[in-house]
Formats: sequence, structure tokens, C-alpha cells
Amino acid sequence: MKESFTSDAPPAPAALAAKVRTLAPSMTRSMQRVAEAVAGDPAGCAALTVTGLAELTGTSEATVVRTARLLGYPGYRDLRLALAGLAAQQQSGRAPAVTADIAVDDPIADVVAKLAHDEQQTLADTAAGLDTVQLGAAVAALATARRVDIYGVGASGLVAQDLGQKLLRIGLVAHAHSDPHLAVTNAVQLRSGDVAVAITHSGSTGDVIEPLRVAFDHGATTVAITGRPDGPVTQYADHVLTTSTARESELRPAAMSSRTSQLLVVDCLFTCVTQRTYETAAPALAASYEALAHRHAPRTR
Amino acid sequence: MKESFTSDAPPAPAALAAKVRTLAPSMTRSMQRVAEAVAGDPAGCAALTVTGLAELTGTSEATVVRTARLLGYPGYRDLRLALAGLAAQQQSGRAPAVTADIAVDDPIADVVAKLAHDEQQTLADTAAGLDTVQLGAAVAALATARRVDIYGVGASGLVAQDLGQKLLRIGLVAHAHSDPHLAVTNAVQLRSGDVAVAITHSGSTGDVIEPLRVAFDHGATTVAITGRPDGPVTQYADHVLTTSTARESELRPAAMSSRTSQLLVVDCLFTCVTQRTYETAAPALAASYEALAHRHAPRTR
DNA sequence: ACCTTTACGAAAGTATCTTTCAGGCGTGAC
DNA sequence: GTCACGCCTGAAAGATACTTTCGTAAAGGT
Repeated sequence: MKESFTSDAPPAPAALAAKVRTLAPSMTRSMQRVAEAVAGDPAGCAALTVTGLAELTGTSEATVVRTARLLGYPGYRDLRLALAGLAAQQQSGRAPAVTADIAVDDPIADVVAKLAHDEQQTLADTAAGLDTVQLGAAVAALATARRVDIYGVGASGLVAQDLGQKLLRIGLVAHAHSDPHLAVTNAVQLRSGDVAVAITHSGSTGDVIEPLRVAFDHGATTVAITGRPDGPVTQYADHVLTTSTARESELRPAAMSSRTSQLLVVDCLFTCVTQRTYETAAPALAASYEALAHRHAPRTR
Repeated sequence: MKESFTSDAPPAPAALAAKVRTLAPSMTRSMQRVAEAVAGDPAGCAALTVTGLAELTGTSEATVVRTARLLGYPGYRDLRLALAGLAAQQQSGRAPAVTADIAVDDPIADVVAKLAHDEQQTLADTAAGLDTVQLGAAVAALATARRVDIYGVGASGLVAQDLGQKLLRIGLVAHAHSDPHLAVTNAVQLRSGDVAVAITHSGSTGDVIEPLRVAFDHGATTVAITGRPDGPVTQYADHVLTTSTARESELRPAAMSSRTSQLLVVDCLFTCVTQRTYETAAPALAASYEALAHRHAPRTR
């Protein structure tokens, strides 16, 4: 005997709750109990076997299967898959409202989600606000530079180091200075054809501005990576790359988002320079990769 | 209402593609074929039985089950449920937006967009794959640590420095070592109540593993931040925090995405520790902010 | 009150998943 | 160059979960 009221129902995608309501009247009491459980807690039911769901609803396996059939599935197995899908959808739809600041009593999972979200936002903002013309000019200068000096202190110092490491790896003569005195001392060596890069979020870090000024005065091409395109540092910068500034809070200091933003800019610089100098950069990259291989324990599959 | 959240084998909700990428290196060839099929077409695979998937990938049922296990599920049945969930999410959400690799002749604007997108993806993957239980344990250890040593070389060295700077700023006694010899020399000073953190993408960097082992042997609590949760480094790690591994290309070395991923983990550590120790951390943060104020030139608006 | 129809679950039957085991292949040692 | 070792791999046995069958019992009609 055929008992499918729903003609040739396709495996219900997400409108399961609705389907349950529609079909409820044509269900017997025990089947209603099963349908109710399924509609009420898809995630929970997806974790149960036929037997489990039968026990939970105080019915039998046969009834569960019958219910699954009535809902349009070939059997319980497929209903279960649909339930898992539904649960996942509900889960993802439930936006954790990550717009809020991180609070002192946030559970760990929320902190992770919020931090990730904020950093993603910072990246999007930075990419949107980056001036490709300025970037292109900076890349052109770097690609043909005789020598590159990079200045940054504090959190920006690490970004400077990162850029330095990267440029070295593609065969450029680059050096990141974190000691302001040495930076100035070295800046006087620069001349036309050389490039100096200053990284400062505030745009007003004296220790970074000073060497850039010296480099500028000696005829080097100067680049500033800063969150303040109107800050003092830009006075001595031929090209200004703007990083984004996210709202900060006590638990999320500005250094965090500025670092993310700066790193994206640095990555763009690096990647574009690599493109421009591909002929020499590619082998250099390969060589540096090779050089590191033996530093790792044998474990490699 | 008990919810089986995350212990040591959380049934990956949506971070499956990321998990596959993370674990792929430690898989055998046939398992990789299975993983690839699963990551490539979740919806299609969810419709297949063990036997079906085994045939599709040209392997055996046993291999399929083994792969499911490796991905963190009790068996194939559960992997299949997760796949159904993933498929539903992809369906409802916007397309996966698989961006192309960065090419040598991409215009600058494209490079920026692709880099930003890739890094955003890396962040999402990392957040999804982070084990909050492990994170919580690491945070608890750090919050009460007498002393914290951090090991990292190369690109990971900068991340280590970043973590060190941050922890110092909230009043912890933290030091990031980039010199492997000094790291080992200092590691012998550690004892119970101290914390050692090792950061290595490959999970097999001898220069980082060695000091961690020494710290471990001396009774310190050890934390590993690595992209290879099965790598040698985890032997000596009480808590393992897994970073995500993005597909890499010649113009986008692995170091780039691993750094992004590591930094997010570090930020999470820092933020959570700050929460935990708010009473002492807040004034310390304020003080370090104060200390820097005078280093900036007068604002030009 | 009797018969028909329908609901329901126990148990048998079948598909699917899991585990075990032995062959095979690559790898490293001597 | 050969051997031994270990690890991957799939075939088949074993366990579990799902489906079907069938008999009982209750409801409703005559």
C-alpha cells in the first residue's frame, strides 16, 4: 500500500518544520510525536539512531521509518542527513553578533570569533583603502633598488622585520632597523636609487621619522606605511601607503589591528615586487626554501 | 542539557576543508584521495555510502573509515552527517568563492584583492579549527605563570616576539628567544609553574623543538602553536594549538598564511589572558600606553 | 456484538558500517 | 645488492543500524 500523501516529494531541503505542520493532521499519534521531536530539535535528532529516536519518542523503529517516509525521504537514513544539514544551517544562520566589543566575561569561543572577525574587517578595510597608484610606485622603486632600509619600532618593528626577511629572500639588499640610532647612522649612506621604508601606525613616531628624513635628504626614494596619511612622517615620504585604523577597546589595543593592516600592505609590496622581478626572485625563493629543508626533522611525507 | 562540544576530537562543523588541508601531509596517498574527494564535493560525497565513496576514490572501505577517523570523527557515519551539514551551509550561503592563484601578470589591484581574500580565509579557517579547550588550558597556564619563555625562529620568530611583547605589556615575565642556543640554555631554568611556548609551522623545526623538550623535561607547562598537530613538536607539548594551512603558490609562500594564522592564535592567547588577569593587566596596559605617549611628535591635524 | 480497518511494535531480514588480518610495497640498513 | 622491517592497503569477517514483515490490538462502523 502506498502512503505518500506528498506525491513525489523531493527530499525537503530546509522547509522541514513547515512540512511537519502541513502533514501533521494526516499523521497518527505516534508519528506526530516523532515529527514533533524532529522539528523541535533537528540537531539533537540527527545524532540519534533509529532506535534512539524511537526510544526518545516512546515509539518503535518502524514508526520512525514510517514518519521519515511520510516526510518524503526514502528512509530514516536520508531524513537524518537532511536533519544534519538543517542543523548546520540553523547554526550558521545564528550570527553571534560579533559586532560587539570583546567583554571581560566573554567565553573563549566568543573571543576567538570576535578577534577573527575584527581582523577580517581590518583586512577588508585596508584592501579597500589602499592606493594602488602609490603602491605601484613604491613597488617600482623597490624592484630596482640598490639597497633598501626599513624603519619601525615597537609593534611596527616586527612588521619591518617581516618585510626585511621577505625582501632578502628574493635577493634584494634589505635591512630592517629597530635601533633608531643605528637607523639614522645608516640612513646617511643612502642615496638616489636606494629606498627607505618607514612603518609607523601613529605617523608621528620620532624614532622612525628621523631616519626617513635623513634618507629623504640624501636623495633616497622614501615610502611611508602609516595609519595617518596626514601625519608628520608623510612630509618626508615620496609614496604613502595608508593602513586602516579600527576601533580599539581596552581588550583590543590598536596595535593589534594596525599590525594586521600593516602586514597586508607589506605582503602586497612583497608579492608585487616578486612579480616585477620574477626572473631573479623565483630562483632566489626556491634557494631559500631549499636551504631550510634540512633544518627540519626527518618527518616528511 | 549536555552538549558534546569540543574535547580533543570536535566533529568539525564547517572547517572541514581547512582540516583536510591541515592533516593532508600526514595522510597516506589513498587517504589523501578520499580527503580530496570529500573536500571537493561535500554534497556529492554525503550521498554516498562507504562502499560508494571507496569505489569512487578507487580505494577500500577500510581506507574511507580510516580517513574519517583521522579527520576527527568516530566513523564514516558521522563524517557523512558533517558533510551533509557542510553541503547545506554552502548551499544556503554564498558560493565558496574559490579565488584563483595569484599570477605573475595580475594587475596590482587584483593582487591586493586576492591577498586580502586569502588572508581573510586563513583567519576564518584558523578560528574554526581552534580547539577552545586547548586554548583555555593554555590561557590558564599562562595567566598564572611565574615565567614564560617563547621559542620561534624564522618567520615564526616574529610571531614569538609579538607574543612576548604583548605578554610583557600586561605584566607577565615573558621572553621570546630567537637564538636556539640561548633558548636551550634558558629552558633549563624553567620548572613547574612556568610556561614554554613553541611556535613552528612545520612542527618539526629542531631549533624550536629542542628548547621545548628541555622545558618539558624540567616540568614546565608546554604549549605548541603549529600547523602540524601530529608533528614531532607535539610530543613535548601539554597543549597544542593548531594553525591552519592554506594552499600556497610560488607567489604566495606558506610563510604568509601561516604567519597570519599564528598571529590570530597569539592574539587569542593574549586577549584571553588579559581577561583572566584583568585586575593586574588593565593597569599594566594603561601604564605601557602612557609610557609611549611622549615618543610621538605633536599631532598635526 | 461482530467485522473491518487502521495503528503500532516485535522480530526477522538486509544494508551499511567497522574491525581484523594477511599480503604487498617501499625504505633503509648492512 | 640483498635482506629485513614497517607501514599501507584492501578483502572478508563481524557488528551495527536500518528496513521490512507480520501479528496483535484498538477504533469505528454496521
